[in-house]
Amino acid sequence: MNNKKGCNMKGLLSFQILWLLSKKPMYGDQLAEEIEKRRGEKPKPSTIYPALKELSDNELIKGKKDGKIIVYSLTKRGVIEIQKTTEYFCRSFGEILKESKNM
Amino acid sequence: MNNKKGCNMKGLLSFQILWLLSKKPMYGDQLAEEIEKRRGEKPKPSTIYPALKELSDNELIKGKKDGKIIVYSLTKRGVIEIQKTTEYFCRSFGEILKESKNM
DNA sequence: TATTATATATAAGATATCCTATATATTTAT
DNA sequence: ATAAATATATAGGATATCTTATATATAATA
Repeated sequence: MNNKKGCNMKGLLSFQILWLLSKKPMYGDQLAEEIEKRRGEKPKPSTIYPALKELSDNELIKGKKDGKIIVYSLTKRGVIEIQKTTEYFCRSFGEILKESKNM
Repeated sequence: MNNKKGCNMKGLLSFQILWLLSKKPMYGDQLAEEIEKRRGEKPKPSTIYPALKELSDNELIKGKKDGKIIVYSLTKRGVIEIQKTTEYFCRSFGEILKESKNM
């Protein structure tokens, strides 16, 4: 039996949501599908909606209800935040991609 | 008062440790300093050592004691794991750096 | 109208990553 | 030898991100 785990890759969900919304306003399930394209796994509703609520509570995104869907986009604070966090992300992890072939 | 928080940027510590060790064997405090160069803040001992223990328990890294320091390097499993996780990382976040000026 | 599918939401639990604080062992300096 | 600095380690707590399971509201379909 193999009880050895691989390396944890959790994290940066809110950052990825913020980044995706900076490209195009989207609703929750649509965001989950965009994340699936990248990570290979679609976040569960119980992962994505609490994250959207947290970002919304912190006024980094705002939602506009349209029937059963809520379309989110960045607030002014969100625009500033995605600039700051993208810089931090590039400083922290940029070199890892720099050496990768498919860049 | 402003109770609004920014976007959380926690995560991928074990991945970053594994990546750094794939470049050069290092001991704990040395790793913390390398992470500080990138993230701007040096992880506390209580952050870095449990992470090293976890990676070690999962046989992704191995430590060699030399006096008071323990020099860590990747195991064979660790080498395979850093390849896999780097691919995942690039698929998940590569585009964010691709558009950044300083690449 | 009734059923099914879609989108959103919440509850309860696990774990990694952060914190402050404290402890121990080893090395270096006085 | 004693003190100070360095490196490692653990305890206890907070939060984001993940899980499975359940619930509710709206839209589309039979």
